Amino acid sequence: MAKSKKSVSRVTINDVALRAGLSIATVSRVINRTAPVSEETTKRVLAAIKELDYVPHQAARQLASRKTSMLGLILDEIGGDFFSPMLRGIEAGAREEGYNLLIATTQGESGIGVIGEHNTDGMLVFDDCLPDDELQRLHATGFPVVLLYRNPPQGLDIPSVAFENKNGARQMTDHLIERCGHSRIAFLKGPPNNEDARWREKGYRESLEAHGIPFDPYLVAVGGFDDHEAEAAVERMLAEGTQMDAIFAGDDESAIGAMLALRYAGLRVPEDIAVVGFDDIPIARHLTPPLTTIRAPIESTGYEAARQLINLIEHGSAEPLSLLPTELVVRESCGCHVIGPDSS
Amino acid sequence: MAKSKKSVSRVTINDVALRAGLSIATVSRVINRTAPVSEETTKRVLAAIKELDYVPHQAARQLASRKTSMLGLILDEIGGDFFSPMLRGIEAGAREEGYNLLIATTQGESGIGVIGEHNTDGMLVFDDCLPDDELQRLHATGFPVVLLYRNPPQGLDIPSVAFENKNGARQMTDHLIERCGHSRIAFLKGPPNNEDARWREKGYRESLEAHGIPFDPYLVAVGGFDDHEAEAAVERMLAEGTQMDAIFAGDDESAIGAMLALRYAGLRVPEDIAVVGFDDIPIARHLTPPLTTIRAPIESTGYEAARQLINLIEHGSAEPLSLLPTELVVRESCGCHVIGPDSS
DNA sequence: CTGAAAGCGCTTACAG
DNA sequence: CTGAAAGCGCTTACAG
Repeated sequence: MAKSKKSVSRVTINDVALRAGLSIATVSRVINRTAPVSEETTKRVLAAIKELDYVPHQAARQLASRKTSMLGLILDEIGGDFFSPMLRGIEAGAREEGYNLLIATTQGESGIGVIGEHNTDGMLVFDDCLPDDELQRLHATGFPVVLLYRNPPQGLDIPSVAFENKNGARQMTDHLIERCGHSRIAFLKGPPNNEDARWREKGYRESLEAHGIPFDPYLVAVGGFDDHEAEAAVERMLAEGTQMDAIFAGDDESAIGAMLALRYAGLRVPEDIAVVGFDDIPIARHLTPPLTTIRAPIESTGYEAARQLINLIEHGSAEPLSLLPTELVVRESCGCHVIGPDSS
Repeated sequence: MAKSKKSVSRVTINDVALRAGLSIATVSRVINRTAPVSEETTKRVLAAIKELDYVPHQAARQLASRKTSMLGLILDEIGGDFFSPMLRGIEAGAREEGYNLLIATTQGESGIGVIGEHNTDGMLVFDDCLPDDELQRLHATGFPVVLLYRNPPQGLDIPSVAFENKNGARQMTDHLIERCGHSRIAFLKGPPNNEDARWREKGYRESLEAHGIPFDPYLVAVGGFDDHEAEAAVERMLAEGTQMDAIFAGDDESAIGAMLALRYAGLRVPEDIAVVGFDDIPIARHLTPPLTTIRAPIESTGYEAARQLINLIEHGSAEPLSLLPTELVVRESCGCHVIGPDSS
């Protein structure tokens, strides 16, 4: 076992003041630029800080200033295709403004507990990892909260950040119709109570309507944002003899399932039936054929959420709803492959 | 813009003491179970806490107890296939012992800065995101540090946690020889100065030797842990007429490149040449054919690192080197597919 | 078992 | 521009 000697007494603001021959108040002022200090004095303080290798103790600072400079992120669990890019965005947004990040997972348990007023200045709530009533209680406290990928419970004016699900689906359907020349486009819905799913379907319908294509309920099935469920759904449609020239899967996972069902049925993608998805998960480009999909701006959304939360903390206000734009990524599965920077 | 009212005065340990008709010392004692308190008193305190919805302020606690209960994680950037599982493991290990996690990215910049003695009790250093001399300085302070996937600079007894690169490669090569019946096994090395790469090659060689297969330098090329580089390398070997019945790619990325090169050359995997990788990245199972590879215990490694760091913090000692075992995942690309729980 | 008091290392009115 | 002092909300010897 490797031994580690206990660190010796920490160097404090007092040591710096002593060394510089000044008061701790002055040292604090040059560190925080919180009041004018003469150039000469500033220099002496800075020199002392460097000589002593002084770093202000966070807890003391937090206690005295009543500010933690910490943002909390609460989510159900670490992992999934969303997590990394989202965290990267949040971290960037936080760091830019001098905030640190505290992460807590609920993991099925209902409680908040580990994150709150006692250790953060505000908190980001991902998806629906918190029941409405807890959110309500939290919001009632006046504690700054921003929602990520989740609509606020009705009546509560909690700022919310997400991306353009409806427009994205609209973009994709437009593409399928206008560029690929499809008109019998099946749609694989997400889970029944899923917000994203609803908006995506709405975008699909809007596009159809805008192009004068009548909505056909036989072309819609539940893919459940799940490859197996989607596979079964497509199998069923095929068995029922549904005519279609393209399948717009509600997300990439279900697109994978759809492609599998088609392959088993001896159908080629995209020659016989095109398949497209939504999200642009990492493996989308590695599928055979590479999947045309809608890129969700996950990282930017995280970044924006951090910014909104910081606004709320520092100025008491934030945009009620921020919706970031999506991007169409044309690869091969839609049958009209165009070479371009987006395609890789 | 949504407005948020400032939170009213926080409820403190004082309020609890007042309400319970006791001293704050006693309240502190029941909260921390740090000294015996009569049952009756305990009940009163607990009741007061619940009634007032009291949560101890972390900063005050940290300041008074000289303990932050925070672990720092420093890495170059958020993302990649390692990040999520590693973080999940670390977070679990930290949470179990009542620690929170602070994450900081270096992003090319050399400094530590945001994480240190001033806001954490110890720190996990991922890979080589910190130059040797900074590590040395840190360690000299006596500040608890544990290395993740990185050997300590020579002479420094900094605990290190990683997984069994050599044994993993050995396992895989054994499998290729014993189960799949291959003997002319090419090896795609990682980058020249990469620790992991070196150990994996060592494992490959050991297996060869153990099976009495002479080492053939023509069968070894640099794949660089990169798909493009690996693709080029395999192309070259093919062009040179190198005879081989399997390619052991140093990691899954290079396995992807190898498979691509083979496909372009009109060779079938695994019928003509088997291809296997190392790491078991998420897309490995989605490749065509699904990739046989070595599963790296990323999550457990993160968990173990957190545990070691906490040991170091609380007891002043930790294992100098923890190496977690890998697992062989047989899928189809090695040509001897076996049905089993590991294969999905 | 319980309390009074010092102290953790800062920030921030309040004076000057 | 600078300093003395109070106070942030806890923990922990020290007494009793």
